Amino acid sequence: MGKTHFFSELPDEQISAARARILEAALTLFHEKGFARTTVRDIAAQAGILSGSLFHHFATKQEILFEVMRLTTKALGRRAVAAVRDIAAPEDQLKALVLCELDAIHGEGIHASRVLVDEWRDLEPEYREHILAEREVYEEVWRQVLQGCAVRGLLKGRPPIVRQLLHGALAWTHTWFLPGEPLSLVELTDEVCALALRGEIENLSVKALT
Amino acid sequence: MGKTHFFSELPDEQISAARARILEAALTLFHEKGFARTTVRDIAAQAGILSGSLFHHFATKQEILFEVMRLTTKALGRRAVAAVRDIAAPEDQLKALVLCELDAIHGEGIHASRVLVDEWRDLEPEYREHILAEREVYEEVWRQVLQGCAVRGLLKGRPPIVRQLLHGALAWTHTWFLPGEPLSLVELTDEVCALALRGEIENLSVKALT
DNA sequence: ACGCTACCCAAGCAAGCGCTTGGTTGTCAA
DNA sequence: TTGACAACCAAGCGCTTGCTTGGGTAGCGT
Repeated sequence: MGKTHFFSELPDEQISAARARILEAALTLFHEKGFARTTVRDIAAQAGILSGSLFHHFATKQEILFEVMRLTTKALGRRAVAAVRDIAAPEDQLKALVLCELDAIHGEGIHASRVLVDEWRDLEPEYREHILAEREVYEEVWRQVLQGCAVRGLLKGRPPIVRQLLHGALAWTHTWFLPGEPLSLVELTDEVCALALRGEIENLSVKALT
Repeated sequence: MGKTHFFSELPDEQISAARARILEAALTLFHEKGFARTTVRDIAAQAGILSGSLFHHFATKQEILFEVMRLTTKALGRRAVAAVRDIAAPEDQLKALVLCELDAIHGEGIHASRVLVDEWRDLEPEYREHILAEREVYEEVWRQVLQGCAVRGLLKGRPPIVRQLLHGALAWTHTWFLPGEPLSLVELTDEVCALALRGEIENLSVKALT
């Protein structure tokens, strides 16, 4: 029985088994040590092959980083779209989105979104454009949801600024938050939304993730 | 006329001119490229010497990183203490603290606090303890101020959680915020405090920084 | 004038890096 | 059985890295 990894969320991508093993290994190591401190020998060992064999699947180490980021970004976009699709009220959509982003940070199998932040500086400029374009799917969902909250007067601030502040706050949780000690992911979601939204909010049901 | 750098905020530290030049160079480069991608030759060149000469002032490259982080952390602690010292109302203290942290990120001469976040993973474990201890000065100020807000019912959440969420939100501003386009640092401070504090808040005077 | 010390340069070492090369193996269609 | 092809290994090349070594020199107090 193989581990479930997030590449399986992208059935439209044709990824060979070997390629998937390498990407999975790279994602894990980049998350632990960062791109610069991870050697191609590390990645190969984690994938169960020798370092030279890596280059039958990827031209350069940079290309591995790029592919990890591209697939991660794509998967995140899909999750965000799915998270809000069947929800009507903007404030409930916001809750679902926050939970979606927190799950991408703390959920199983995806150390992903942290890598997108930490290793951005190590991604060579010519690759960044493509990632940014892919990222737009995700950001567009955020824009629409926050705009929906704003027009109903629910938001405590201008949408673009709230988005950036929330993004920072959520990304940083990876350094201090452990699900269940003492808060669950859903409870943390409520806490975050309480900051962003005007006045007191009741506990609303949120579309369950996974 | 020499550039003003933040080491001059720590008169109790005995730092030779050469040492200061090296630390200044290292801080700049770590901020631009990160610790791993910065070579000792880069640091030496920026400081106007050859790479071998570095090691008359520091035993290892790690020690340079450590010293940069230590001095930065110490200076930040002093700033925080000074920022709230002459302010009575907790909500005003919070504003001053937020502005203090934002200034440490976006102000002149100090690309400092970002280095403390980005390069933490590259600091070897035996050094981390010392930095964390030094960091306590800064965090204690935050704890007291947020507690002060909380007992008056001003805070929209539990103090420790609000602290972490704010810290993430503020640190992230370095990726998107440019002072004056269109918000000033003070306006951004108001926006941030509006999220953390209950209800609407009026514009309060904040102790000017620098 | 003298020696001491702090500072720096020129040169280079050992190790580790990303990546290449040439050849071996397993698989499967013809 | 054979040929083709993808996957992989064993070995190592060329380069960069952090750091060392040995020696030179300017500025100091005495």
